[in-house]
Amino acid sequence: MKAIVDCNNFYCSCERLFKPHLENKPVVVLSNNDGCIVSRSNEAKKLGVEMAGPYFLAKTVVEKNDVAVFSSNYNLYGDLSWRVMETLRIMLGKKNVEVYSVDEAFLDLSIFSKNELKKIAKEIKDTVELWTGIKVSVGVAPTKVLAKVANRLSKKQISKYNGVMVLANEEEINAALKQTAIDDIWGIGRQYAKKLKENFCIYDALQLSKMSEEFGKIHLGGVVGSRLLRELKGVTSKDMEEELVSKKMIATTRMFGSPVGDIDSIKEAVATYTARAAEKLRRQHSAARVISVFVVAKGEDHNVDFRGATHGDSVTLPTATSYTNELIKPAIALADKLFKNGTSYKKAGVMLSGIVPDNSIQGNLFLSDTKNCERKLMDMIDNVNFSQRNDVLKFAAVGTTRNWKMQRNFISDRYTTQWDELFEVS
DNA sequence: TCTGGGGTCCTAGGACCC
DNA sequence: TCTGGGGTCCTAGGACCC
Repeated sequence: MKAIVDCNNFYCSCERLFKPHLENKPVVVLSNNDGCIVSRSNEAKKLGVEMAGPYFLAKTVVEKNDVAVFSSNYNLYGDLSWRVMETLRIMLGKKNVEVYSVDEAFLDLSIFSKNELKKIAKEIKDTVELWTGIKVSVGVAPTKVLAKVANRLSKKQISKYNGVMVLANEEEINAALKQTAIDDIWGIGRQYAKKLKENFCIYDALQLSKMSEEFGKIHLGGVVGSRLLRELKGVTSKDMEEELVSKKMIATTRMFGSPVGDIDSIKEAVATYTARAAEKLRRQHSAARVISVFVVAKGEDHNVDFRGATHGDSVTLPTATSYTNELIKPAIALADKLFKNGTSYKKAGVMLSGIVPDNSIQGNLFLSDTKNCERKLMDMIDNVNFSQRNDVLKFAAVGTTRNWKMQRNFISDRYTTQWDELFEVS
């Protein structure tokens, strides 16, 4: 049996932890640049504040109801996330915990017998809440997809299940599937939901679970779909995954605080994002061979996700590297190439791919020993910046003006990771 | 004029997730 | 007027190889 532990309204809960007077009050957290709403407390949901909706559309409701608003504070959320995950690892052993996202983890509970599950799930929930102050919901079922179904219902009917739901037999599973709309299944997004409803008159998870694997394969994205069907039928098809698999793509992209029309600022932004991406690369001990840069012009057509059409290009380097200076040069050249005079831009991004472990970089006979010195330099920069948490050391290309910097008008303190912002009790 | 039967690698794009 | 920032997997199709 598997479980999924999910932190309730995670970012909002993090903010509330240090502002207890916001308990039972509506709270929202905004995305970078204060653009969208990415987390809502239950009270805010009840007011009709939409998830992932643009903040400016919700502003009236927010102001009228005195909703507390925060810019996202990833230092704080990252640290509290680590505490939650560490609690789970202590309770169940490292190898039985798969961290799925900042606020979710799958657990392998196969060591427990079926009649212990409810008790265990409750214990997990209570311990996490006691040790970290973050409220969680726990769903338990034979497969990951079914555990997600259980988790969702445990939250939806909180007064009945109190945040813990176990689906141990067919009867319980079918009852849960029946209460789950097709759109709410993990793995069914907008496109597939529409297709299932319009073409096949399938509206709930129970109906879908009765379809064949073949149906999934044909209509829901090939092997991905057949796996989903199997999981719904209670047959494990998504296994627990090992942790610390290195990423195959690393991206740093941002909207600008306000539109940018000069090439120097664009170059600074691209250099900054490159430096950040290179840091992520070194943190997982990798090197990248391909670097891509893209920009989005202001006023350009939006796609359905409002993410904008991009103009991008990439270069493949002679050898994979993780050195910031070697990545910044081609990145800036790409930015130069993409930039059109007279256009103003609202967003830019850098992506690194062709990623390999940095101890197995294809050797190049013509490279000198100075490489080793550079590695040491990078380590040193990373160490200083990490310990200071504030980019004390930077490359010149990154610039110092940052007039393109994003907006963060409602940021809270980094209560747990920054000495001068520690939470104080008087 | 006729034109095999395998492979591999890479890229672009579409779907999904939080 | 103002709409995030990451990631994943899979498939199809083209280039190229023997």
